Amino acid sequence: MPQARAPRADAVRNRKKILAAAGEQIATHGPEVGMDEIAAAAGVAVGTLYRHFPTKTDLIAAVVAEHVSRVADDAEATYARVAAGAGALDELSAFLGRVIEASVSDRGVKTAARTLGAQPGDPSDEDRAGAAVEAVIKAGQAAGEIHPDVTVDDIYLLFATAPVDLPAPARARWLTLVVPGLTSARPAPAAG
Amino acid sequence: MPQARAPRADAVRNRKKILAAAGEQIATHGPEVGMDEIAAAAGVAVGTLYRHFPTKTDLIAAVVAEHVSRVADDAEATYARVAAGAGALDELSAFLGRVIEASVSDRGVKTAARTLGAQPGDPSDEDRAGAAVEAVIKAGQAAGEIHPDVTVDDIYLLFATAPVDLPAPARARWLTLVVPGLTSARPAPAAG
Amino acid sequence: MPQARAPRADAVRNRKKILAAAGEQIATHGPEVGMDEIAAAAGVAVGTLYRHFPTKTDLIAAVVAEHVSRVADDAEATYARVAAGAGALDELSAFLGRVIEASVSDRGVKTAARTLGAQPGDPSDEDRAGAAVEAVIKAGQAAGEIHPDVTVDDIYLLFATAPVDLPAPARARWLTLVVPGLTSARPAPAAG
Amino acid sequence: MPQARAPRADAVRNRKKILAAAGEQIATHGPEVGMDEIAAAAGVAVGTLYRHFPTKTDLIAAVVAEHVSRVADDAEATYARVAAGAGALDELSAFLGRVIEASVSDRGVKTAARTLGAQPGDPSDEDRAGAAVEAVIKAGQAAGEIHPDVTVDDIYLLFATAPVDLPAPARARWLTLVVPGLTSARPAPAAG
DNA sequence: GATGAATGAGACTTCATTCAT
DNA sequence: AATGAATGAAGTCTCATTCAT
Repeated sequence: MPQARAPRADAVRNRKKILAAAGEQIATHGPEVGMDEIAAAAGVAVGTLYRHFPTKTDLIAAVVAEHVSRVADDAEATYARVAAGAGALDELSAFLGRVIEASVSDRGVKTAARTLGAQPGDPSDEDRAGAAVEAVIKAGQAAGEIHPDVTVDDIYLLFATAPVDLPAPARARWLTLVVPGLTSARPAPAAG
Repeated sequence: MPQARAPRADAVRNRKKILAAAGEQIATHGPEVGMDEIAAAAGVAVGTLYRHFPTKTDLIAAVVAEHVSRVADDAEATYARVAAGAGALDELSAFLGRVIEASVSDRGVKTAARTLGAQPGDPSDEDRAGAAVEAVIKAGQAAGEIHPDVTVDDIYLLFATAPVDLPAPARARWLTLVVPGLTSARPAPAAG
Repeated sequence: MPQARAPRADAVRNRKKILAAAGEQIATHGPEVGMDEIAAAAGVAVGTLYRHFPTKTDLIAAVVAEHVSRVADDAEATYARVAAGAGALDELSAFLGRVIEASVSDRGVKTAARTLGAQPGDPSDEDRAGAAVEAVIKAGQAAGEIHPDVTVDDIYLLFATAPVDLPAPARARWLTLVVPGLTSARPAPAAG
Repeated sequence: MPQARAPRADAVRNRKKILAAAGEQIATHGPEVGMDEIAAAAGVAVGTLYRHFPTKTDLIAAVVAEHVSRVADDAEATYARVAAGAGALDELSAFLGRVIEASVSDRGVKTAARTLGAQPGDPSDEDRAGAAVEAVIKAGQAAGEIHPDVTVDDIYLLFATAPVDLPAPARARWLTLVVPGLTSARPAPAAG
């Protein structure tokens, strides 16, 4: 299986420029930005853009994947701190806050991903993030800080519903409202 | 010069058909559905659609307004029960759940409203909803069930972030995670 | 041959209102005004408008015909004065000026007529105008004031090219430039 | 950052084809021709048309500008002949005739320009034309052939009122009627 | 490999005309 | 006879994608 030949240096440069420009444009103008505008912002022609990403959907997917990769890095760093003795609940809460703040500048990416039905990019990044978050949760549950029924999917659910497009105070308030649900102190729902 | 005479029966019928079809189409295909498709779904020609709603934005706004109106009705009924002795927290939680379930069939409406910058329709509906929700909160705080710092805006924040486009179990789980933040039992956030 | 039964009084009233409104609207906004706008300006519904004028073209034709009728009246009055001894050239020139000024408020009518290929309305009005103008010309030629080769068609040609959509000074200047061509003093064109 | 590189050969070709087709279509069907029809006549897709001229107004403006450019060339050539000793009045008259004949094939362009409020294209073309015409007039006035109060605006007034949409004999007759107004022999208007 | 011109389906909206009330 | 809601073809313009240079 011969590997695809090493990409040319300028092609690599272009790919990065395009990803950066796409992230920026989508953040600023929402996912409806035209491909032409993204290309212009990246300083390349549309044709070049299409050589790297055969479809708008592919481009969005790549932008999302980058985001996921950064989240995975953060998750692993977070777990490292917990493993070193930091409080799991506090760390998880702070992690949640950081991801949301990061998502703010990627505003629209989430929406875009859904709108266009983008396929997840590199699954390993998702796995990395999932494993690290799970480890943090486990640690918190062992310490009695985090409610025993909390799972990684809960964290994803919160990501998915974070008010990234509302102003900072709203985002902070949202964290305040939402974190108690993760704690071991969470009351059982009232009997219906 | 006769005063604005009563609208014709068929026009009223059509307006309803259009609103219904628009809600449905937006729910199914998102707010990008073409006006032609909405018209077809309503069984009228585009022209008719445009006679009733001069702009796509106007149509969306009307759909949103209808939704708000229904929410306001529900909020008032909820308060009526609380005033009659029902538990405020349970009622608020159930109300939250119902609104979200109702929003599911209006999926995309929220997004659409933002995308198109639709103006809110009848402000009195928003006021009705706000007043009723506030009354419920006040009652719950008096009863010591709801956290003293909770406001109507918190409820709106939860509406705005509800996972209306996720499957039912996720929506239920989300409620479970989120309601504790409203209770008087909510722990203070960890010192930063 | 039974005559069409006498039109109802309100129908007559409506016809007049429509014609007046149409003239006004076309003058103000050009011939592209919508039928709805004309109807609204006339204080009737579109349906009524269409009952009186089955086609937009027909309506325009009627407006033009009214204009022609007024021109014919003016032409006859002009001839009456000439027959009573007034100078034919001066009267013809003044007539030309008056028609143009009248056309200003009917601006767009001319264009509209062409655009829509409206058929001339009442031929007798055209005949009346033609006959009167011809009589004036003849009188002027007999008096040696008007060039012998001038015909009614020349006057129509000038009507057709009058700058009704330019400001008053331009219209006045145009008259100054154009009237000499009608006089007996007009030089023969230079030998080619 | 390369400076605006030379336009591609095919793009230039298309621009010309579009301008030609637009002129033709407007001449034939008036300025209301659809952009689709113009595109079809030019043998390109609408998108191409819109790439070259972002707006219908822009396209019309370009067509008008081309016309103006040709008129300017003619005006300069005319003046060259006058400077070389040709009779100014005869040349001016002939120039007037040529411009009108040229306008015949651009019929509708004039109207179109007004209808759409197109901005004049290259102002230098207008200046060239104005300067040359003025020089011709000056020469004619020096030679005692052209009336002393005639200005460039008079010529423009005649352009604006020329019967470009009437048949050739009418156009010729119109010239005959109109040129005397420019001569030094023009009588003063009768005392009102 | 990059460029950017060309493509063409499809979006929103208008408006002359018809027809049920 | 009047009303005004409904119709639907057509118009201008956008934009993801293709392809000649």
